[in-house]
Parts: sequence; structure tokens; C-alpha cells
Amino acid sequence: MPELPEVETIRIKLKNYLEGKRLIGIDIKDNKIIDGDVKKILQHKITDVKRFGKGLVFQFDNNIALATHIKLTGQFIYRGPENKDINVDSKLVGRLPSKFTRVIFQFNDKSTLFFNDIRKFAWMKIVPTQQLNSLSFFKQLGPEPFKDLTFEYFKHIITTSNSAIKSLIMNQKKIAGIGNIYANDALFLAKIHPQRKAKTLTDEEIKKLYDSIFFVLKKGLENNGATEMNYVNPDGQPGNYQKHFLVYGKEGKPCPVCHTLIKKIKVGGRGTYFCPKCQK
DNA sequence: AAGGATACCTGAATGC
DNA sequence: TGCATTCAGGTATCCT
Repeated sequence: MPELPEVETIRIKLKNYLEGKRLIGIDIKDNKIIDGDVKKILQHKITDVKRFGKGLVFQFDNNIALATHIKLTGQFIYRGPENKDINVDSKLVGRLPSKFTRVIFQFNDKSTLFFNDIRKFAWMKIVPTQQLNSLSFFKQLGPEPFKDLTFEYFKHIITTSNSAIKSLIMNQKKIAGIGNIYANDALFLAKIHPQRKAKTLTDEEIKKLYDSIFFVLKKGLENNGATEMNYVNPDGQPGNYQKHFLVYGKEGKPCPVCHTLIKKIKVGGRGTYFCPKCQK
């Protein structure tokens, strides 16, 4: 669901909308979601919005950060100063604030940021910037595709792992940002069965998988992410990558390459789609 | 210590 | 119709 391409799409929009704005109010509808002292960010300006794997960080001008993870159903929706919803997808977002709105942020220019989360798995933490790396999620996060995920490292974690290859590439401690959708499609492109034990992959397969991961993540980014359940960008709009799924969600449909019917199994407790003919 | 199973939630889809 | 069950998937935590 929200994986690297979705969270990056959110980050770019939020940075564009919020950079330089001063937070003048926070309305917390669900105390469980937020941890830390809200007063530390009130009356301060947002100077940057960063992404680490599937995590987002709002940087404030006083060296305090608001770190967040939207998990499965979180939505950040921005409403401009004119106080109208512009093009918000009503099916995916509803009328704001909705019964799923957990936090409302108000800014000095009368713009508003809503945070919705149906399943309440998301978290927000207010910490000094220099302590971000001590938060367990960030501390344990593996290297980032498009930044420091080298082929050498990728090959190393694969050849030394006893996990199923799909579980390995979805493990945030090993690689940051890949979730169920992009893992399924990358393994299909690389023609690798998702249950293969990682260390059994050949050098050629490892190279193909490395390239395939970058290919599907780029495709996701170009399409502003995938709306499979309720992901929307800060304009309240869905992504388009779901129109380009290769095997994800396609149980019983023909393989895009050989037309064999796509199978669904469980790997590591997660729904897993693959072509039984193409993926060995 | 790595790796697997389970818990956290709630809406949608399915089963009877 | 309506009630119960299953499923969805990111990560923290527990268990082996």
C-alpha cells in the first residue's frame, strides 16, 4: 500500500505546500496517535519535509521534528487558505473532517492539513532532530533505493539470507521502502518465484531483481503511487500505478507475458501473486 | 540471532 | 436480511 513511491509522492506535495509555513494550531482527535510535546512545534515554521523509507519527517525551524508513519490507511490532506476542498476524491477521503480524521494542523496562512487514518496504525512522534536516528523505526532502517542501496550490498544480503526472497526484499531493516505491491511486481519482472530461498538465487537473478526493483519503483513514482485501498496524495487524489500492476491483485487473470493464470499464495503471511510458468 | 507468527484496527467482501 | 468470518498489509513484539 503506501510504499516508497506513495510516501515520496506525499512528501513532494507536502514540502511544496507547507515549507515556510508556521504551525499555529493542532487539534488532536485521537491522543493515541501522537507522542511527545506538541507545544514544541507550535508557533514554529516547517523548514523541510523528508522521507526515510516509508516514514515522513516534518522538520521545524527550532531543530524539532515531527516524525510520522502512515502505515496502511493514513492520509495527509491539504486544504489551502481559501478553505475549500479542491478536487478531493469523495469516495476515498469523504468530507473533512471525517470520522477518521485523527489530527488537524492549522497554519498561519489559514491553510489546514488533515490527517485521516481508518485503522489507527499510524504514529507521530515529536523529537529533537538529532534524536530522530534513535527512534527504533529509523535506527533499524536499511539502505534507501536511489540513494545508498548498492548492488554489492544487495547481493550480500541475498546470498546470506535464509528467508524467502519476497520476505527479504520487504524487510525494512534490510532495504527501505519496498512493500507488498512492488515486491510482487519486481519478482515477476525478474522471473523469480517469491518463495525461493534468498541464498539460492544465481548472480544473474540477483542482478535482474536489483534492476527490476528500481524499474517498478520508478514506474510507481511516475504514476504518483498506487491506489489499491485508500491511498491518496495531499490533494486527496488517487495514484495511477494500479493501472499498471503486472501480477499484484491479479489472481485468476492471465499473465501479461505468457497468459498462464496468475496464482495467489501466502508468503510470510502476506498475499502473494505470481505466474507459475514465468517465475521459477 | 535470525526468522516466523501474532497483535494492532476497522471496513469491505464473503459465507451461511 | 443479518450476523459471523475472513481478508487486506506495515511494523512492533513476542516466540522459537
